[in-house]
Amino acid sequence: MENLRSLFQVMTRRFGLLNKNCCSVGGCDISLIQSHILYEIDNQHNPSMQQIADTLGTDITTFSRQVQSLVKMKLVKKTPDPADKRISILSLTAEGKYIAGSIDQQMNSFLHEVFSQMNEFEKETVIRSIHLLNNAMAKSSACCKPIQG
Amino acid sequence: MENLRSLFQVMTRRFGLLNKNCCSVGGCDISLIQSHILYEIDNQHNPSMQQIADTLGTDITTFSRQVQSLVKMKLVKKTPDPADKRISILSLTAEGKYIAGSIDQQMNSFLHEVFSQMNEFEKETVIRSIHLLNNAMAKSSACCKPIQG
DNA sequence: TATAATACTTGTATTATGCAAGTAAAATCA
DNA sequence: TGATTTTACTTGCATAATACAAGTATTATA
Repeated sequence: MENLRSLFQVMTRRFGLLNKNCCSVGGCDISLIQSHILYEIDNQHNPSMQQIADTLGTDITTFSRQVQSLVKMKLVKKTPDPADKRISILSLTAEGKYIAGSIDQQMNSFLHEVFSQMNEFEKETVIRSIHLLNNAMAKSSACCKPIQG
Repeated sequence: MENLRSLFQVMTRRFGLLNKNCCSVGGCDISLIQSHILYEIDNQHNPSMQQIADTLGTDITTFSRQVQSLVKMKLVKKTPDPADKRISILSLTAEGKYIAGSIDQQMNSFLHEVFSQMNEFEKETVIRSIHLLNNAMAKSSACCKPIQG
């Protein structure tokens, strides 16, 4: 088999750059990490701080501060869990949802442009392949243990 | 079409974590960015500073300092270009090559473990798909302009 | 030959990072 | 039940990463 790593290196770097350039919405500048946090809060069900930090592989102390700045920006809300007062449940504010949705749209339109280079069969194959990959990675013991979603 | 972004978000995050945990070689701690730099220097032909910085989407000033620390660690060598004295050509030292090779091996063995979850047909499909993706991204105007490789 | 452009480097300020050590609440143990 | 441990987070601190502005030196262009 050819060098798998270089194949993935190129792909993920490109996607990373796409992500990097994609994160300002109407004057509101969002960093790459912040956009990941918004994305995860939006996609998990009533997530705690620890859950999102684990998903993103970020130290909880760093994450705590990142959330603090997102709260200051009024994009994220922290609600104490009534059942366990140690836990803070994270959610997006209306503005946070708007920003997250807007980033999602931009990313999807970029991706659609990328996919427009392919024919229907290729598109389907590629999408199915990424699903396969994600499932395989989820099962692997070598990596990705703390990651859901 | 389903939400492409979330598909890619999950995949690249997983690969990113793999990469993140993959970068220490026998006491020598290499950061994620440093491993990317080593990789690119190894894979491009007599690259200049500017070339690698562009490939990685890093500001040249940040990159300059990153290279300085890699030179201090004796992993990278800077050679002035005889034809244009402004340019520094980057190359790996013997130790740099060893480290880069070792990271490559680790990443590849992780990836092989991931791929071992699939049958032969699936493997081939996935690899072909990533090639397709990389080519499509390379052609896209939306992103990836400064990127080669 | 003067001017502009390129390839870097350095100064500085801001932000991101994570370890250590703290608090408060919940779970476990004895 | 009361003592100990574990969990979920926060804050202090030191270090590293980041990029803009301004610098130097070299090459290209007018």
